Amino acid sequence: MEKIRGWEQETLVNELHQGYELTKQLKHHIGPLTSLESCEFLVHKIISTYDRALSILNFGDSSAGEFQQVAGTLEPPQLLTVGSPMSEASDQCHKDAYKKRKTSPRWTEQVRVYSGKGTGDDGYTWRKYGQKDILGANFPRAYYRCTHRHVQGCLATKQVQKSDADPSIVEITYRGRHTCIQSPALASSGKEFAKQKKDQCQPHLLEENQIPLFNFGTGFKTEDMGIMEETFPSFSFPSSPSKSQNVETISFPEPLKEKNFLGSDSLEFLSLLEFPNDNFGFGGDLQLSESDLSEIISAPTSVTNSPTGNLDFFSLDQVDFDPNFQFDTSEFFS
DNA sequence: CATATTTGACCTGT
DNA sequence: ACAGGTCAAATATG
Repeated sequence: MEKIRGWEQETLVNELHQGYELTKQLKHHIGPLTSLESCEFLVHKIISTYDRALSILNFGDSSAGEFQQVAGTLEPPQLLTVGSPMSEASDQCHKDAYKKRKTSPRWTEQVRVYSGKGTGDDGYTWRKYGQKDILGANFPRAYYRCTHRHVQGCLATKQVQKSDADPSIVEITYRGRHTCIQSPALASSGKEFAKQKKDQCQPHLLEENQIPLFNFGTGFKTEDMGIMEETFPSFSFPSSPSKSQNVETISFPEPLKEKNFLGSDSLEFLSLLEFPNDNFGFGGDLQLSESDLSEIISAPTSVTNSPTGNLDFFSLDQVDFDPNFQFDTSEFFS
């Protein structure tokens, strides 16, 4: 809309600038030492960048739901494109927490999973609360909510479902942001790390600079799902105005999701890939554009209460990764 | 014993 | 009425 005009403009510039930089990088990678993965990754990012820029131009709002990541931008074995429409508005006006909660921002990411382990380790602890057979889907959809839902009032939830097309791929749809503090201690120092059975969290993620969990980079897709109202239960959050909901899509190779080097969480790792250098400014913009930012901001106490899901965005700006990092790591793509 | 998962019932939006 | 999402009692796990 026009609510963030200035911001949009800035975003636009950032996007274009990013595209420019990425293209330059790509140029350098095109050569004898070229790494196919690197190039693909860059292309992927470039496309995403322009998609976002175009989305702003076309929709006046970076909601750009229509822009989907180009499939096959990256090798099939590694990355997949996403694009989950999603259409639900869970308004639970009963029992406890679901008073008048509208929909929350959602974003989907697809993860390739080998040996059916995973539901995706994303640095947070989840508790499964349901499973449903979905019409037309070959595999049931599992529902998870943040373990700290009741204790800290964290409303983050996620849905995990195997892909019909490729069972080795798991689609994870996140909804709502974490407002909880996922203490590293709670994660029992990487014990669960090994047993991904319950898709536990990796402490390091939080320890390190609050790397954005919701940092979508590789071709994410944003869809404006309309107004949504995030309610922060009982918490200290004064009020959480409404914002637009969105779906973000990420694609990345499962191998990355698992234990990879640095002992860092996969997503964290991804974030590094996504916004290696000066793209962070934009990275944030993405969120900002959507509502996420407003959401985050709308929760002042977040600073004290939930460093996890909130600060991460801001931390982006401070993080300064080595641009080359992504390329080194790109090897993991194959 | 505490906590997590399973699973059928229930609720809500379409 | 149907499909998706959530609840909550029963059950499993450590």
